[in-house]
Amino acid sequence: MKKPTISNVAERAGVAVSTVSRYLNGHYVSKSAKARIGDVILELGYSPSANARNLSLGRKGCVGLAVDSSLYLWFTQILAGIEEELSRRDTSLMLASLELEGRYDPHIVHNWIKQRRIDGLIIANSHRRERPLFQAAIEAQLPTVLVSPDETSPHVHVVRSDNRGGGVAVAHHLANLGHKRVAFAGGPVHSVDSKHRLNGLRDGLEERGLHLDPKHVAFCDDYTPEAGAAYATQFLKKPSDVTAIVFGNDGLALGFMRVALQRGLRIPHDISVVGFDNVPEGAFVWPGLTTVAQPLREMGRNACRRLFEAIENPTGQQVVVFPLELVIRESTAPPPSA
Amino acid sequence: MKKPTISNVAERAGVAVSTVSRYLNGHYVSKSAKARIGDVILELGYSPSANARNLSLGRKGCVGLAVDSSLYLWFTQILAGIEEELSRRDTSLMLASLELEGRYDPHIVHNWIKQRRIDGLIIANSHRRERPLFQAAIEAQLPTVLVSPDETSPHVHVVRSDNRGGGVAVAHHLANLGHKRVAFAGGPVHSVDSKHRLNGLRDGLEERGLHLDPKHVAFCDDYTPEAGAAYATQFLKKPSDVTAIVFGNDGLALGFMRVALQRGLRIPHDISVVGFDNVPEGAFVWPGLTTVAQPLREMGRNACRRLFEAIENPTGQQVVVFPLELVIRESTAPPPSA
DNA sequence: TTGTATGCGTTATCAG
DNA sequence: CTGATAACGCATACAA
Repeated sequence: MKKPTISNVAERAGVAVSTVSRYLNGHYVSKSAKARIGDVILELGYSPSANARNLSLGRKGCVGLAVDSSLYLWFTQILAGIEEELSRRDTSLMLASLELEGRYDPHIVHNWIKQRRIDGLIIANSHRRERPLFQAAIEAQLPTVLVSPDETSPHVHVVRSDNRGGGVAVAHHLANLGHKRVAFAGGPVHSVDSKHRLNGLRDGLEERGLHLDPKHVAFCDDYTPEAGAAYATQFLKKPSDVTAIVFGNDGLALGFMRVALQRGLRIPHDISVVGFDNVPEGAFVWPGLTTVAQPLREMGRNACRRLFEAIENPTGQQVVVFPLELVIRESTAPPPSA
Repeated sequence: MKKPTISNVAERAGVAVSTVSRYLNGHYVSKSAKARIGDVILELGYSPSANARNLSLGRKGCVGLAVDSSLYLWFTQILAGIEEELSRRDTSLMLASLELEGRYDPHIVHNWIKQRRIDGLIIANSHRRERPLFQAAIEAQLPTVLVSPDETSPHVHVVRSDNRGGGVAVAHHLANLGHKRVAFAGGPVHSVDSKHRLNGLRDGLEERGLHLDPKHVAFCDDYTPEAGAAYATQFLKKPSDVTAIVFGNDGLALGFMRVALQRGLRIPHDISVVGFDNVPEGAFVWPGLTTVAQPLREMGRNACRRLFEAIENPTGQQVVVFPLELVIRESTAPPPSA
């Protein structure tokens, strides 16, 4: 009833286990032995134990993926990219959320590292609080790649996107539409992504002779729709002359839109809204959300490929920056005055 | 530079490896030895290799989670529940999507089973095509639990929700509002979930003396917003007298709403819309989507707990059915005539 | 080309 | 209470 092992196969085929092992790994085996072993394997329905194989090989056969919360909208896209790349290799994916049930708890990932359960680690969207995590990884000589990190280290690889360029693109888009007074509502103040996006937006506006009033710059508690909704109620309390709002990500923008529409604001007629990331949800709400697309899937694949390179051939830090692309939908239009 | 092993610890502490092993597993060790070993472990920064441990124990230390696509809206909630439950145990989660890059390919999960990489398997939202998968699992004596499956088998555990009851609740809600002519647009025809929801809806309406016209029952290609949008364009082509549409899930409903709003239809003024699942997105669109909530997180946790019970103590099939709860938001209101 | 012996890092059995 | 020693299932020098 128990699963057959390599020695069962060897015995039944009348050869040594090492011969079967060679057969399995494509080394030299005589024609005749090859045939016999193949038959027995089929007959017994044998297939090697990944665990034992990895132990012997000194590898783990797994890479780890850590993320703040697997519920984050943009994460699923990154995940899909990683899965695609992984499906071609003999390596499995272990997943862990750092924040479950409301509290931050990285113990699972720390265990991965300490118990050497993984050959490499990907941290998606890592923040300052993840620093001890990748420090532990570095110390354990565990190849690591960070996706869109707030902080980094010379010993880890990084995959990020050209947030500043994206901000510039948004600025030009809005300027082309005729907007003069735009606002920015980012994620948490310490978020580097938001900072870069804001910088790009500001610079892009300046290029067009426009000025981003510091009074019109705000930061939300986090990147969730709820935070965007909170910003909206705040924003709508007092009359404002801004004609467009750029948000730090799509989640915030969507949260804002809900509340704004609920209060009777017309988007984009009364006010234009722009997000970042191009999560799928932005495409199936009405009005569709104009946003800046990160090639999330491709970034996930790249992170994974880079990780394998680092595993096979440890080397210095590499940083790859992906270009962003403006996706124009229905949430932006010329300002009311125009 | 290499990580310390148990024998390094034993040597340095002047004891046998077996003593260290006992120490690690909480078996009897003398005070003095305990102290010495503890010191050495700290000093060396030792921690046991999960891989070797599992090999020796004959377990894998991993459970597998397979899903059609990790991009599905409702899946992230299930995942969160599973992760919560798993974080309390010394077991990791391996994840795989069955459908990547547009084509169905379960080879990863089959490999998990054949290579005995996992102690148990959870298949989320399994369809007919997943049957070979859990058949393989059954054959390999691998404890398996299915979440909201279309098909099942007496050898696997099942976690599902009371879809029929949810349908009845929707029917009563709409009847209370005064709707007479409602339509139903489900997922794929073979989806058991949709079938049960439809049955509940029909029965619930009958209870109130209302009739669900077969002409007003349709099935979409899949459960995506795109399919909902396609249904909407079809639906809007010709004038209709239905005052409420119930969709097989939230994705379809959201897709419909986008197109309907785009075409100038007012929701819920002109037509009421109801979904199923209560995905987060339904709460942050405007109008908010009235839906039937599955306790997805709790279902995920339960699936995980059930899996561990099955691993520790293999037994016959168990089916647990979760109650559904109507979540009323802004997409439903009395019909125009009222 | 094939078999023997040894190692991978732990746990468990069984004497002492 | 503790220390050898045999598993766990496979890979790989090395010798034949």
